Amino acid sequence: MKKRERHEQILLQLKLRPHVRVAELATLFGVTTETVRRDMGDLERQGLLERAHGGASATHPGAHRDLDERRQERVVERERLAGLAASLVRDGDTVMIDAGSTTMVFARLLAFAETRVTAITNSLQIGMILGQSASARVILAPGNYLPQEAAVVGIDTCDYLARYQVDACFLGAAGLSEAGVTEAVEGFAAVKRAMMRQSAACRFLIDASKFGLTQLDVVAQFEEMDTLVSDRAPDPALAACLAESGVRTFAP
Amino acid sequence: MKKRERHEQILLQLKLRPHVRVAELATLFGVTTETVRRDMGDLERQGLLERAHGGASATHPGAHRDLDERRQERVVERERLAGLAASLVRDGDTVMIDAGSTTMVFARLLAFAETRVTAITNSLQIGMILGQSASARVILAPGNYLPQEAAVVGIDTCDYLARYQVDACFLGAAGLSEAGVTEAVEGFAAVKRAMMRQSAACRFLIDASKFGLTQLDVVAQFEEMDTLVSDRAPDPALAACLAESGVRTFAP
DNA sequence: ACCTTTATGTTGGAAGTGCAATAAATCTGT
DNA sequence: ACAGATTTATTGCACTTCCAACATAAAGGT
Repeated sequence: MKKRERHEQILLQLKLRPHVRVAELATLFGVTTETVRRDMGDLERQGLLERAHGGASATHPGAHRDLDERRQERVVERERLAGLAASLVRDGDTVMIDAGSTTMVFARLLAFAETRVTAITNSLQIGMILGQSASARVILAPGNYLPQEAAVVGIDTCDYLARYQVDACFLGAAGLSEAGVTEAVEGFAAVKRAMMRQSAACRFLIDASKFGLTQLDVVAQFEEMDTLVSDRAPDPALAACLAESGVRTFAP
Repeated sequence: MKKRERHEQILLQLKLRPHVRVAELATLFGVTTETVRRDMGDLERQGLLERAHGGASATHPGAHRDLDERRQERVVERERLAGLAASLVRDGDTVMIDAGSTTMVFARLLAFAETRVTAITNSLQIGMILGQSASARVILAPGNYLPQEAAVVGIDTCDYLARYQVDACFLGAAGLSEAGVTEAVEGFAAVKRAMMRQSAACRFLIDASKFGLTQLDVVAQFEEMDTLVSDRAPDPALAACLAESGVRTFAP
Protein backbone atom coordinates (compact mmCIF):
# COMPACT_ATOMS: atom_id res chain seq x y z
CA MET A 1 0.00 0.00 0.00
CA LYS A 2 1.48 3.29 -1.13
CA LYS A 3 1.83 6.44 0.82
CA ARG A 4 -0.72 8.20 -1.31
CA GLU A 5 -3.29 5.50 -0.73
CA ARG A 6 -2.77 5.57 3.00
CA HIS A 7 -3.25 9.30 3.06
CA GLU A 8 -6.55 8.98 1.25
CA GLN A 9 -7.63 6.19 3.52
CA ILE A 10 -6.82 8.19 6.62
CA LEU A 11 -8.86 11.12 5.38
CA LEU A 12 -11.66 8.81 4.38
CA GLN A 13 -11.71 7.26 7.83
CA LEU A 14 -11.88 10.71 9.33
CA LYS A 15 -14.93 11.45 7.24
CA LEU A 16 -16.64 8.55 8.91
CA ARG A 17 -15.58 9.08 12.47
CA PRO A 18 -14.14 12.08 14.24
CA HIS A 19 -11.02 10.44 15.56
CA VAL A 20 -8.68 7.71 14.50
CA ARG A 21 -5.82 6.20 16.46
CA VAL A 22 -2.32 5.67 15.22
CA ALA A 23 -2.10 2.07 16.39
CA GLU A 24 -5.45 1.23 14.87
CA LEU A 25 -4.51 2.51 11.44
CA ALA A 26 -1.10 0.90 11.63
CA THR A 27 -2.58 -2.57 11.98
CA LEU A 28 -5.26 -1.77 9.42
CA PHE A 29 -2.69 -0.78 6.84
CA GLY A 30 -0.14 -3.34 7.93
CA VAL A 31 2.56 -0.78 8.58
CA THR A 32 4.41 0.56 11.60
CA THR A 33 2.94 3.14 13.88
CA GLU A 34 5.82 5.38 12.95
CA THR A 35 4.75 5.33 9.33
CA VAL A 36 1.24 6.32 10.24
CA ARG A 37 2.65 9.03 12.42
CA ARG A 38 4.62 10.37 9.49
CA ASP A 39 1.54 10.23 7.30
CA MET A 40 -0.40 12.19 9.86
CA GLY A 41 2.41 14.68 10.07
CA ASP A 42 2.22 15.26 6.34
CA LEU A 43 -1.53 15.63 6.37
CA GLU A 44 -1.39 17.94 9.33
CA ARG A 45 1.05 20.22 7.52
CA GLN A 46 -1.46 20.36 4.68
CA GLY A 47 -4.14 21.30 7.18
CA LEU A 48 -6.21 18.26 6.33
CA LEU A 49 -6.37 16.91 9.85
CA GLU A 50 -5.46 17.76 13.41
CA ARG A 51 -3.07 15.70 15.42
CA ALA A 52 -3.90 14.56 18.90
CA HIS A 53 -2.05 12.42 21.37
CA GLY A 54 -2.39 8.90 20.04
CA GLY A 55 -4.25 9.78 16.89
CA ALA A 56 -5.78 12.48 14.79
CA SER A 57 -9.08 14.29 14.45
CA ALA A 58 -10.86 15.65 11.46
CA THR A 59 -10.69 19.35 10.91
CA HIS A 60 -14.00 20.99 11.46
CA PRO A 61 -15.95 21.07 8.19
CA GLY A 62 -15.69 24.48 6.61
CA ALA A 63 -13.19 25.63 9.17
CA HIS A 64 -11.16 28.66 8.34
CA ARG A 65 -7.60 28.41 9.40
CA ASP A 66 -7.64 31.57 11.39
CA LEU A 67 -6.58 32.07 14.93
CA ASP A 68 -8.32 29.88 17.41
CA GLU A 69 -9.72 32.84 19.26
CA ARG A 70 -11.36 34.23 16.20
CA ARG A 71 -12.81 30.90 15.31
CA GLN A 72 -14.32 30.61 18.73
CA GLU A 73 -15.92 34.00 18.52
CA ARG A 74 -17.41 33.21 15.18
CA VAL A 75 -18.88 30.05 16.56
CA VAL A 76 -20.40 31.90 19.45
CA GLU A 77 -22.00 34.42 17.13
CA ARG A 78 -23.27 31.70 14.91
CA GLU A 79 -24.78 29.91 17.87
CA ARG A 80 -26.64 33.06 18.82
CA LEU A 81 -27.87 33.51 15.29
CA ALA A 82 -28.98 29.90 15.06
CA GLY A 83 -30.61 30.14 18.47
CA LEU A 84 -32.68 33.09 17.32
CA ALA A 85 -33.72 31.17 14.23
CA ALA A 86 -34.58 28.09 16.26
CA SER A 87 -36.88 30.15 18.45
CA LEU A 88 -38.95 30.88 15.35
CA VAL A 89 -39.86 27.22 15.02
CA ARG A 90 -42.83 25.89 16.93
CA ASP A 91 -43.89 22.42 17.84
CA GLY A 92 -45.62 20.76 14.93
CA ASP A 93 -44.09 22.99 12.27
CA THR A 94 -42.95 21.66 8.93
CA VAL A 95 -39.79 23.23 7.59
CA MET A 96 -37.28 23.03 4.79
CA ILE A 97 -33.61 23.48 5.64
CA ASP A 98 -30.92 23.96 3.08
CA ALA A 99 -27.29 22.92 3.28
CA GLY A 100 -24.78 25.20 4.94
CA SER A 101 -22.63 25.58 8.01
CA THR A 102 -24.96 28.06 9.66
CA THR A 103 -28.06 26.02 9.00
CA MET A 104 -26.20 23.05 10.43
CA VAL A 105 -25.80 24.78 13.77
CA PHE A 106 -29.45 25.72 13.52
CA ALA A 107 -30.38 22.07 13.00
CA ARG A 108 -28.28 21.01 15.97
CA LEU A 109 -30.02 23.48 18.25
CA LEU A 110 -33.37 22.35 16.92
CA ALA A 111 -32.50 18.76 17.75
CA PHE A 112 -31.19 19.75 21.15
CA ALA A 113 -34.35 21.69 21.97
CA GLU A 114 -36.38 18.64 20.98
CA THR A 115 -38.73 20.74 18.94
CA ARG A 116 -41.32 18.55 17.28
CA VAL A 117 -40.76 19.25 13.59
CA THR A 118 -40.95 17.65 10.20
CA ALA A 119 -37.91 18.74 8.24
CA ILE A 120 -37.12 18.38 4.57
CA THR A 121 -33.52 18.93 3.62
CA ASN A 122 -30.96 18.39 0.88
CA SER A 123 -28.07 18.22 3.32
CA LEU A 124 -26.93 14.80 4.48
CA GLN A 125 -25.32 16.17 7.62
CA ILE A 126 -28.38 18.11 8.62
CA GLY A 127 -30.47 15.05 8.00
CA MET A 128 -28.23 13.01 10.25
CA ILE A 129 -28.08 15.61 13.00
CA LEU A 130 -31.78 16.26 13.12
CA GLY A 131 -32.61 12.62 12.58
CA GLN A 132 -30.99 11.76 15.90
CA SER A 133 -33.65 13.70 17.70
CA ALA A 134 -36.58 11.49 18.52
CA SER A 135 -38.93 14.43 18.16
CA ALA A 136 -37.99 15.22 14.58
CA ARG A 137 -39.08 13.56 11.39
CA VAL A 138 -36.64 13.98 8.55
CA ILE A 139 -37.26 13.68 4.84
CA LEU A 140 -34.31 13.73 2.51
CA ALA A 141 -34.45 15.06 -1.01
CA PRO A 142 -32.82 13.12 -3.84
CA GLY A 143 -30.26 14.38 -6.31
CA ASN A 144 -26.67 14.45 -7.40
CA TYR A 145 -24.31 14.23 -4.49
CA LEU A 146 -21.91 17.12 -3.94
CA PRO A 147 -19.07 15.83 -1.79
CA GLN A 148 -17.67 19.24 -0.81
CA GLU A 149 -20.95 20.20 0.79
CA ALA A 150 -22.30 16.76 1.71
CA ALA A 151 -25.54 17.72 0.02
CA VAL A 152 -27.55 16.88 -3.05
CA VAL A 153 -28.45 19.29 -5.84
CA GLY A 154 -29.93 19.25 -9.32
CA ILE A 155 -33.22 18.94 -11.11
CA ASP A 156 -34.31 15.93 -9.09
CA THR A 157 -33.78 17.82 -5.88
CA CYS A 158 -35.88 20.77 -6.99
CA ASP A 159 -38.61 18.60 -8.48
CA TYR A 160 -38.88 16.61 -5.29
CA LEU A 161 -39.17 19.68 -3.11
CA ALA A 162 -42.08 20.86 -5.25
CA ARG A 163 -44.14 18.01 -3.86
CA TYR A 164 -44.23 19.50 -0.39
CA GLN A 165 -45.71 22.61 1.14
CA VAL A 166 -44.25 23.75 4.45
CA ASP A 167 -44.61 26.47 7.04
CA ALA A 168 -41.17 27.95 6.60
CA CYS A 169 -37.81 27.46 4.97
CA PHE A 170 -34.49 28.27 6.64
CA LEU A 171 -31.79 29.16 4.19
CA GLY A 172 -28.16 30.17 4.45
CA ALA A 173 -26.34 32.31 1.93
CA ALA A 174 -22.85 33.37 0.94
CA GLY A 175 -23.67 37.01 0.34
CA LEU A 176 -26.15 39.74 1.18
CA SER A 177 -25.86 43.08 -0.60
CA GLU A 178 -27.83 45.57 -2.68
CA ALA A 179 -28.03 42.81 -5.29
CA GLY A 180 -30.04 40.75 -2.83
CA VAL A 181 -29.19 37.32 -1.48
CA THR A 182 -26.47 35.56 -3.45
CA GLU A 183 -24.81 32.16 -3.39
CA ALA A 184 -21.51 30.80 -4.64
CA VAL A 185 -21.89 27.02 -4.76
CA GLU A 186 -23.18 25.83 -8.09
CA GLY A 187 -26.63 24.32 -7.85
CA PHE A 188 -27.44 25.66 -4.41
CA ALA A 189 -29.28 28.73 -5.63
CA ALA A 190 -31.78 26.64 -7.56
CA VAL A 191 -32.45 24.48 -4.52
CA LYS A 192 -32.94 27.52 -2.32
CA ARG A 193 -35.39 29.02 -4.78
CA ALA A 194 -37.26 25.73 -4.96
CA MET A 195 -37.56 25.73 -1.19
CA MET A 196 -38.79 29.31 -1.16
CA ARG A 197 -41.56 28.48 -3.61
CA GLN A 198 -42.94 25.81 -1.28
CA SER A 199 -42.82 27.76 1.97
CA ALA A 200 -45.29 30.08 3.57
CA ALA A 201 -42.44 31.97 5.20
CA CYS A 202 -38.90 32.39 4.05
CA ARG A 203 -36.18 32.94 6.64
CA PHE A 204 -32.58 33.68 5.76
CA LEU A 205 -29.80 32.91 8.23
CA ILE A 206 -26.90 35.15 7.29
CA ASP A 207 -24.12 36.14 9.62
CA ALA A 208 -22.73 39.64 9.52
CA SER A 209 -19.51 38.63 7.77
CA LYS A 210 -21.57 38.07 4.61
CA PHE A 211 -23.00 41.59 4.57
CA GLY A 212 -21.88 43.54 1.55
CA LEU A 213 -20.72 40.46 -0.35
CA THR A 214 -22.14 39.59 -3.74
CA GLN A 215 -21.69 36.13 -5.21
CA LEU A 216 -22.44 34.83 -8.66
CA ASP A 217 -25.90 33.31 -8.30
CA VAL A 218 -28.75 35.53 -7.20
CA VAL A 219 -31.04 33.62 -4.88
CA ALA A 220 -33.62 36.21 -3.98
CA GLN A 221 -34.45 39.90 -4.12
CA PHE A 222 -35.35 41.74 -0.95
CA GLU A 223 -39.05 41.54 -1.76
CA GLU A 224 -38.92 37.76 -1.65
CA MET A 225 -37.41 37.63 1.82
CA ASP A 226 -39.68 37.43 4.82
CA THR A 227 -37.16 37.28 7.61
CA LEU A 228 -33.48 37.89 8.04
CA VAL A 229 -31.76 36.38 11.06
CA SER A 230 -28.27 37.53 11.82
CA ASP A 231 -25.82 38.03 14.65
CA ARG A 232 -25.54 41.76 14.11
CA ALA A 233 -27.77 44.45 12.71
CA PRO A 234 -26.89 45.38 9.12
CA ASP A 235 -25.45 48.81 8.39
CA PRO A 236 -27.94 51.66 7.77
CA ALA A 237 -27.88 51.47 3.97
CA LEU A 238 -28.64 47.78 3.91
CA ALA A 239 -31.12 48.09 6.76
CA ALA A 240 -33.00 50.73 4.80
CA CYS A 241 -33.26 48.48 1.77
CA LEU A 242 -34.52 45.66 3.95
CA ALA A 243 -37.05 47.80 5.76
CA GLU A 244 -38.33 49.22 2.51
CA SER A 245 -39.07 45.72 1.26
CA GLY A 246 -40.75 44.74 4.51
CA VAL A 247 -38.12 42.27 5.67
CA ARG A 248 -38.28 41.54 9.36
CA THR A 249 -34.81 41.46 10.82
CA PHE A 250 -33.81 39.52 13.92
CA ALA A 251 -30.49 40.30 15.52
CA PRO A 252 -29.33 40.31 19.14
CA MET B 1 -16.87 24.55 39.45
CA LYS B 2 -19.51 21.89 39.67
CA LYS B 3 -19.60 18.66 37.77
CA ARG B 4 -22.58 19.68 35.72
CA GLU B 5 -20.89 22.88 34.74
CA ARG B 6 -17.77 21.06 33.60
CA HIS B 7 -19.81 18.67 31.52
CA GLU B 8 -21.45 21.53 29.71
CA GLN B 9 -18.12 23.23 29.18
CA ILE B 10 -16.59 20.09 27.76
CA LEU B 11 -19.43 19.69 25.29
CA LEU B 12 -19.23 23.35 24.41
CA GLN B 13 -15.52 23.09 23.74
CA LEU B 14 -16.17 20.13 21.50
CA LYS B 15 -18.53 22.21 19.45
CA LEU B 16 -15.76 24.67 18.84
CA ARG B 17 -13.02 22.25 17.99
CA PRO B 18 -13.10 18.60 17.14
CA HIS B 19 -10.80 17.41 19.86
CA VAL B 20 -9.93 18.38 23.41
CA ARG B 21 -7.22 17.01 25.64
CA VAL B 22 -7.58 15.86 29.18
CA ALA B 23 -4.63 17.82 30.53
CA GLU B 24 -5.76 20.96 28.77
CA LEU B 25 -9.22 20.88 30.29
CA ALA B 26 -7.84 19.98 33.69
CA THR B 27 -5.82 23.18 33.88
CA LEU B 28 -8.67 25.16 32.34
CA PHE B 29 -11.08 23.96 35.02
CA GLY B 30 -8.52 23.89 37.78
CA VAL B 31 -9.13 20.24 38.60
CA THR B 32 -7.17 17.04 38.38
CA THR B 33 -6.82 15.13 35.16
CA GLU B 34 -8.56 12.24 36.86
CA THR B 35 -11.64 14.34 37.38
CA VAL B 36 -11.74 15.31 33.75
CA ARG B 37 -11.24 11.68 32.86
CA ARG B 38 -14.22 10.74 34.98
CA ASP B 39 -16.28 13.49 33.39
CA MET B 40 -15.42 12.23 29.96
CA GLY B 41 -16.32 8.73 31.01
CA ASP B 42 -19.77 9.91 32.05
CA LEU B 43 -20.32 11.81 28.85
CA GLU B 44 -19.09 8.92 26.78
CA ARG B 45 -21.58 6.60 28.41
CA GLN B 46 -24.28 9.06 27.42
CA GLY B 47 -22.96 8.97 23.88
CA LEU B 48 -22.21 12.67 23.90
CA LEU B 49 -18.56 12.31 23.02
CA GLU B 50 -15.97 9.77 22.05
CA ARG B 51 -12.95 9.06 24.16
CA ALA B 52 -9.51 8.90 22.71
CA HIS B 53 -6.12 8.38 24.26
CA GLY B 54 -5.34 11.67 25.92
CA GLY B 55 -8.61 13.38 25.18
CA ALA B 56 -12.00 13.19 23.58
CA SER B 57 -13.63 13.95 20.27
CA ALA B 58 -17.04 15.18 19.36
CA THR B 59 -19.37 12.55 18.07
CA HIS B 60 -19.46 12.92 14.35
CA PRO B 61 -22.77 14.15 12.97
CA GLY B 62 -23.15 10.93 11.05
CA ALA B 63 -21.59 8.57 13.51
CA HIS B 64 -23.86 5.91 14.89
CA ARG B 65 -22.78 3.89 17.82
CA ASP B 66 -24.44 0.65 16.81
CA LEU B 67 -23.44 1.02 13.20
CA ASP B 68 -19.84 1.64 14.19
CA GLU B 69 -19.82 -1.30 16.53
CA ARG B 70 -21.19 -3.59 13.89
CA ARG B 71 -18.49 -2.35 11.59
CA GLN B 72 -15.86 -3.58 14.01
CA GLU B 73 -17.08 -7.15 13.85
CA ARG B 74 -15.76 -9.64 11.34
CA VAL B 75 -13.62 -7.03 9.69
CA VAL B 76 -11.30 -9.40 7.88
CA GLU B 77 -14.05 -11.61 6.49
CA ARG B 78 -16.05 -8.64 5.41
CA GLU B 79 -13.11 -7.06 3.62
CA ARG B 80 -12.52 -10.22 1.65
CA LEU B 81 -16.16 -10.49 0.75
CA ALA B 82 -16.37 -6.86 -0.26
CA GLY B 83 -13.19 -7.17 -2.28
CA LEU B 84 -14.70 -10.02 -4.26
CA ALA B 85 -17.82 -7.99 -4.89
CA ALA B 86 -15.83 -4.93 -5.92
CA SER B 87 -14.00 -7.00 -8.51
CA LEU B 88 -17.36 -7.59 -10.19
CA VAL B 89 -17.70 -3.90 -11.00
CA ARG B 90 -16.13 -2.54 -14.16
CA ASP B 91 -15.29 0.95 -15.27
CA GLY B 92 -18.33 2.71 -16.58
CA ASP B 93 -20.84 0.51 -14.76
CA THR B 94 -23.98 1.89 -13.20
CA VAL B 95 -24.95 0.28 -9.93
CA MET B 96 -27.40 0.47 -7.07
CA ILE B 97 -26.13 -0.09 -3.55
CA ASP B 98 -28.35 -0.57 -0.56
CA ALA B 99 -27.67 0.37 3.05
CA GLY B 100 -25.77 -2.00 5.30
CA SER B 101 -22.46 -2.47 7.02
CA THR B 102 -21.20 -4.96 4.45
CA THR B 103 -22.19 -2.84 1.48
CA MET B 104 -20.44 0.04 3.21
CA VAL B 105 -17.13 -1.77 3.12
CA PHE B 106 -17.87 -2.62 -0.49
CA ALA B 107 -18.40 1.06 -1.25
CA ARG B 108 -15.16 1.97 0.46
CA LEU B 109 -13.20 -0.51 -1.61
CA LEU B 110 -14.91 0.75 -4.73
CA ALA B 111 -13.86 4.29 -3.89
CA PHE B 112 -10.40 3.09 -3.03
CA ALA B 113 -10.03 1.24 -6.33
CA GLU B 114 -11.15 4.39 -8.14
CA THR B 115 -13.53 2.42 -10.26
CA ARG B 116 -15.43 4.73 -12.57
CA VAL B 117 -19.04 4.11 -11.54
CA THR B 118 -22.37 5.80 -11.27
CA ALA B 119 -23.96 4.67 -8.03
CA ILE B 120 -27.48 5.12 -6.77
CA THR B 121 -27.99 4.49 -3.07
CA ASN B 122 -30.37 5.04 -0.20
CA SER B 123 -27.57 5.07 2.38
CA LEU B 124 -26.18 8.42 3.45
CA GLN B 125 -22.91 6.95 4.62
CA ILE B 126 -22.35 5.06 1.42
CA GLY B 127 -23.15 8.21 -0.51
CA MET B 128 -20.57 10.11 1.49
CA ILE B 129 -17.91 7.44 1.17
CA LEU B 130 -18.29 6.89 -2.53
CA GLY B 131 -18.81 10.58 -3.19
CA GLN B 132 -15.28 11.23 -1.96
CA SER B 133 -13.92 9.36 -4.91
CA ALA B 134 -13.43 11.66 -7.87
CA SER B 135 -14.15 8.77 -10.20
CA ALA B 136 -17.61 8.04 -8.83
CA ARG B 137 -20.85 9.81 -9.49
CA VAL B 138 -23.36 9.41 -6.69
CA ILE B 139 -27.10 9.82 -6.82
CA LEU B 140 -29.04 9.73 -3.59
CA ALA B 141 -32.59 8.49 -3.32
CA PRO B 142 -35.13 10.46 -1.30
CA GLY B 143 -37.29 9.17 1.51
CA ASN B 144 -37.92 9.04 5.21
CA TYR B 145 -34.74 9.12 7.20
CA LEU B 146 -33.98 6.16 9.44
CA PRO B 147 -31.46 7.29 12.06
CA GLN B 148 -30.39 3.81 13.20
CA GLU B 149 -29.24 2.92 9.72
CA ALA B 150 -28.42 6.36 8.35
CA ALA B 151 -30.54 5.55 5.34
CA VAL B 152 -33.80 6.52 3.73
CA VAL B 153 -36.74 4.21 3.11
CA GLY B 154 -40.37 4.38 2.07
CA ILE B 155 -42.55 4.83 -0.96
CA ASP B 156 -40.60 7.82 -2.20
CA THR B 157 -37.41 5.84 -2.14
CA CYS B 158 -38.85 2.98 -4.15
CA ASP B 159 -40.59 5.27 -6.62
CA TYR B 160 -37.42 7.17 -7.23
CA LEU B 161 -35.37 4.07 -7.86
CA ALA B 162 -37.88 3.01 -10.52
CA ARG B 163 -36.69 5.89 -12.66
CA TYR B 164 -33.30 4.32 -13.24
CA GLN B 165 -32.05 1.22 -14.99
CA VAL B 166 -28.63 -0.05 -13.97
CA ASP B 167 -26.17 -2.82 -14.71
CA ALA B 168 -26.22 -4.38 -11.28
CA CYS B 169 -27.41 -3.94 -7.74
CA PHE B 170 -25.37 -4.87 -4.68
CA LEU B 171 -27.49 -5.76 -1.69
CA GLY B 172 -26.81 -6.89 1.83
CA ALA B 173 -29.15 -9.01 3.90
CA ALA B 174 -29.73 -10.13 7.45
CA GLY B 175 -30.49 -13.75 6.65
CA LEU B 176 -30.02 -16.43 4.01
CA SER B 177 -31.82 -19.74 4.42
CA GLU B 178 -34.17 -22.11 2.68
CA ALA B 179 -36.74 -19.33 2.86
CA GLY B 180 -34.49 -17.23 0.63
CA VAL B 181 -32.98 -13.87 1.40
CA THR B 182 -34.56 -12.12 4.36
CA GLU B 183 -34.21 -8.79 6.08
CA ALA B 184 -35.04 -7.51 9.56
CA VAL B 185 -35.11 -3.72 9.28
CA GLU B 186 -38.53 -2.40 8.45
CA GLY B 187 -38.66 -0.81 5.05
CA PHE B 188 -35.39 -2.22 3.78
CA ALA B 189 -36.90 -5.20 2.02
CA ALA B 190 -39.07 -2.99 -0.18
CA VAL B 191 -36.07 -0.89 -1.16
CA LYS B 192 -34.04 -3.97 -1.99
CA ARG B 193 -36.82 -5.35 -4.15
CA ALA B 194 -37.15 -2.00 -5.90
CA MET B 195 -33.44 -2.07 -6.66
CA MET B 196 -33.66 -5.63 -7.98
CA ARG B 197 -36.38 -4.65 -10.42
CA GLN B 198 -34.19 -2.00 -12.02
CA SER B 199 -31.01 -4.04 -12.32
CA ALA B 200 -29.78 -6.34 -15.04
CA ALA B 201 -27.86 -8.35 -12.46
CA CYS B 202 -28.59 -8.82 -8.82
CA ARG B 203 -25.69 -9.50 -6.46
CA PHE B 204 -26.14 -10.31 -2.81
CA LEU B 205 -23.33 -9.65 -0.32
CA ILE B 206 -23.96 -11.95 2.62
CA ASP B 207 -21.33 -13.07 5.07
CA ALA B 208 -21.34 -16.59 6.41
CA SER B 209 -22.68 -15.59 9.83
CA LYS B 210 -26.04 -14.95 8.16
CA PHE B 211 -26.33 -18.43 6.69
CA GLY B 212 -29.24 -20.35 8.14
CA LEU B 213 -30.89 -17.25 9.58
CA THR B 214 -34.40 -16.29 8.61
CA GLN B 215 -35.74 -12.81 9.30
CA LEU B 216 -39.23 -11.42 9.01
CA ASP B 217 -39.26 -9.80 5.57
CA VAL B 218 -38.56 -11.98 2.57
CA VAL B 219 -36.50 -10.05 0.05
CA ALA B 220 -35.97 -12.62 -2.68
CA GLN B 221 -36.31 -16.26 -3.60
CA PHE B 222 -33.30 -18.13 -4.90
CA GLU B 223 -34.53 -17.84 -8.48
CA GLU B 224 -34.35 -14.06 -8.26
CA MET B 225 -30.73 -14.03 -7.18
CA ASP B 226 -28.03 -13.86 -9.81
CA THR B 227 -24.95 -13.84 -7.65
CA LEU B 228 -24.08 -14.56 -4.06
CA VAL B 229 -20.83 -13.17 -2.70
CA SER B 230 -19.69 -14.40 0.67
CA ASP B 231 -16.60 -15.00 2.75
CA ARG B 232 -17.16 -18.75 2.99
CA ALA B 233 -18.89 -21.34 0.88
CA PRO B 234 -22.36 -22.22 2.19
CA ASP B 235 -22.98 -25.66 3.61
CA PRO B 236 -23.95 -28.45 1.16
CA ALA B 237 -27.72 -28.18 1.68
CA LEU B 238 -27.80 -24.47 1.03
CA ALA B 239 -25.28 -24.77 -1.77
CA ALA B 240 -27.50 -27.32 -3.48
CA CYS B 241 -30.49 -24.99 -3.33
CA LEU B 242 -28.42 -22.18 -4.77
CA ALA B 243 -26.95 -24.31 -7.56
CA GLU B 244 -30.37 -25.61 -8.47
CA SER B 245 -31.63 -22.08 -8.97
CA GLY B 246 -28.60 -21.13 -11.01
CA VAL B 247 -27.10 -18.76 -8.47
CA ARG B 248 -23.43 -18.09 -9.08
CA THR B 249 -21.56 -18.17 -5.81
CA PHE B 250 -18.33 -16.31 -5.15
CA ALA B 251 -16.35 -17.22 -2.07
CA PRO B 252 -12.61 -17.33 -1.35
C1' DA C 1 -25.23 16.39 64.64
C1' DC C 2 -24.58 11.83 62.42
C1' DC C 3 -24.24 8.76 58.72
C1' DT C 4 -24.43 7.77 53.88
C1' DT C 5 -23.59 8.90 49.39
C1' DT C 6 -21.18 11.15 46.06
C1' DA C 7 -17.37 13.71 44.22
C1' DT C 8 -12.51 14.79 44.08
C1' DG C 9 -7.55 14.27 44.96
C1' DT C 10 -3.40 11.30 45.40
C1' DT C 11 -0.47 7.67 44.34
C1' DG C 12 2.21 3.97 41.92
C1' DG C 13 2.60 0.82 38.40
C1' DA C 14 1.23 -0.63 33.74
C1' DA C 15 0.46 0.55 29.19
C1' DG C 16 0.52 3.59 25.38
C1' DT C 17 2.72 7.21 22.79
C1' DG C 18 6.34 10.36 20.69
C1' DC C 19 10.89 11.25 19.11
C1' DA C 20 15.33 10.59 17.09
C1' DA C 21 18.90 7.84 15.12
C1' DT C 22 20.04 4.11 12.34
C1' DA C 23 19.41 0.37 9.16
C1' DA C 24 16.89 -1.81 5.57
C1' DA C 25 13.99 -1.68 1.67
C1' DT C 26 12.07 0.52 -2.27
C1' DC C 27 11.87 3.78 -5.91
C1' DT C 28 13.91 6.66 -9.71
C1' DG C 29 16.52 8.28 -13.36
C1' DT C 30 20.40 7.61 -16.23
C1' DA D 1 22.64 -2.26 -13.51
C1' DC D 2 23.97 1.25 -10.63
C1' DA D 3 24.01 5.26 -7.38
C1' DG D 4 21.36 8.41 -5.00
C1' DA D 5 17.01 9.68 -3.07
C1' DT D 6 12.98 8.48 -0.81
C1' DT D 7 10.35 5.68 2.14
C1' DT D 8 9.77 2.41 5.75
C1' DA D 9 11.16 -0.59 9.75
C1' DT D 10 13.51 -1.09 13.95
C1' DT D 11 15.18 0.16 18.29
C1' DG D 12 15.85 2.49 22.68
C1' DC D 13 14.42 5.94 25.67
C1' DA D 14 11.77 9.72 27.59
C1' DC D 15 7.36 11.12 28.29
C1' DT D 16 2.31 10.98 28.73
C1' DT D 17 -1.69 8.80 29.77
C1' DC D 18 -4.51 5.25 31.87
C1' DC D 19 -6.31 2.52 35.58
C1' DA D 20 -7.39 0.98 40.04
C1' DA D 21 -7.14 1.46 44.84
C1' DC D 22 -7.27 4.26 48.58
C1' DA D 23 -7.78 8.60 51.13
C1' DT D 24 -10.03 12.88 51.69
C1' DA D 25 -13.58 16.21 51.26
C1' DA D 26 -18.11 17.83 50.25
C1' DA D 27 -23.07 17.29 49.88
C1' DG D 28 -27.61 15.42 51.30
C1' DG D 29 -30.93 13.19 54.13
C1' DT D 30 -32.94 11.51 58.59
